[in-house]
Amino acid sequence: MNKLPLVFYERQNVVQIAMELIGKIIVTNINRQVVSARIVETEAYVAFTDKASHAYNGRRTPRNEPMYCSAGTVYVYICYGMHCMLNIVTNKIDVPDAVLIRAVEPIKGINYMVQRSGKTVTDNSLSKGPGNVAKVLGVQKQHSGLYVMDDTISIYEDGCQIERGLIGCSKRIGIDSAGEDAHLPYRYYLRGNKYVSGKPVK
DNA sequence: CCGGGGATTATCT
DNA sequence: GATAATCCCCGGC
Repeated sequence: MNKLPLVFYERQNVVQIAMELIGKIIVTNINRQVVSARIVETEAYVAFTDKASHAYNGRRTPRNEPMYCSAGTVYVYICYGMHCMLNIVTNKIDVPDAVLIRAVEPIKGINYMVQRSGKTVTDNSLSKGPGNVAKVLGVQKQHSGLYVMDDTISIYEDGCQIERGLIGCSKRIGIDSAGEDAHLPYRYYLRGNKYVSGKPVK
């Protein structure tokens, strides 16, 4: 299993990168607990023009500073005061493109994930939804600014090629306040996967 | 099964 | 002081 090369993240089409991240493996090594999971749902946030992005119109604050760093930087922020969101920054320095990881399918270290989630039963709600993803992977605000080519949070490909027809596309979730940009088809997911958030596919 | 609303706090204005 | 890229529980059907 090989790490995705830096050039994967350095490309300029963040929407395509979001689609290609479906099926890849994310690995975290936090507090000496190694867990891995397959990415089954992502969303793209496009630099400057995207009203749903924290960096809309070039907005730059201490919180979103990692979005302006080089490709492969990890951006974590807190939403609704209690949930962490895990993003991977793409494109070149000073171009704040990012991909939000919305759902994963556990592979290794499921016992750690269950422990972190505080749940007593293992079901498909374990790692469904961006808040839960960060929670079970052990990712917190303090990890914002890390680099995906390092070993704390990293992404691999295992040669498993997802058929194009198995990748679904829709508008993004939970960003109704972004006006017309809320309808952009920037969300990608693995069709039929039970860990994908939102309503079941019709 | 589905929809409504409360929880809870970092961040920005 | 208002807002937010969410989650979970509960009540109704």
